Amino acid sequence: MGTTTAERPSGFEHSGFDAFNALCPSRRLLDTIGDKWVSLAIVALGLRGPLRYSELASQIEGVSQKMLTQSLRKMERDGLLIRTVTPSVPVRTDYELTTLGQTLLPVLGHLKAWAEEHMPEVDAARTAYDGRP
Amino acid sequence: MGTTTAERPSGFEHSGFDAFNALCPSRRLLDTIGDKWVSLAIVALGLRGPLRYSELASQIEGVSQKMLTQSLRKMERDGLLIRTVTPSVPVRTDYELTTLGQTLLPVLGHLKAWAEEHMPEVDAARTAYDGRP
DNA sequence: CGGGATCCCCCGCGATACTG
DNA sequence: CAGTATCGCGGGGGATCCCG
Repeated sequence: MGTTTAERPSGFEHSGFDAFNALCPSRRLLDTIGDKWVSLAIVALGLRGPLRYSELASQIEGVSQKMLTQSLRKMERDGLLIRTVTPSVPVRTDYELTTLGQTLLPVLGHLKAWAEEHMPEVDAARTAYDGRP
Repeated sequence: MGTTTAERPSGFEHSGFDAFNALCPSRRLLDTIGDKWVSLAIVALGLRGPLRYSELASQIEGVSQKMLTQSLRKMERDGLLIRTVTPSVPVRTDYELTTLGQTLLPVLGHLKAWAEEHMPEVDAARTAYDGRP
């Protein structure tokens, strides 16, 4: 590694974009929202506002308790959500998106828009690819 | 932060969006571009036009031959790129984005924009989180 | 040159049990 | 209720060899 990254024509590269570098911000963003539970939690919190742990667990179907906690911790560390523990009996924990976390909703909205518009083409391509001799 | 009832995240309020369903188009899109090598290949091909296998391999630093081939096959199956084999000696294989594949570039551009704008905040949040007692 | 086939290792993730 | 701790496995992915 450490070899030259070939020169690239203009378009993406302005402002020093280098997706080929693992430390690139774009790559790190994909590492975050590419995590299915993270993106699902963001959408859930964005749609329904603050949620308790058990509410998130029930809304995000199929997530294990381990993965949910792990994802929420990662998001908290990244400043995407705030975790509020109420030391009552029993304990109550609420999660809500930060302002930063909310700015991810339009980004996910763009993904959604592309998916709804072009996924049929993807499905058609797959069918054609799989069904060919 | 309060519950700003008037505002809801754009793009999520209608059309029966159900990101909690694994079959949801949005989830499947994330499964695709969430793959680091897939997104890197899209950007590389988008920036530099058609590329040979070896050119892709050298530009996408750190990718193994197995993963590159596997990713390219997946993209071809999804109709994102076209694979052209020239049966010369030695063999020559070119990859280029389809029109469908090119429509993903703006989507990745949005990711890039968010990352460049907000990643410093994420870094700051991480530092604060990691350095706290 | 562009891969397919194989081996193998690592760890992500689920399941389970326990605690404040 | 909302976690932490521990074990176990399945498969994702790298390394290697080989072929058209």
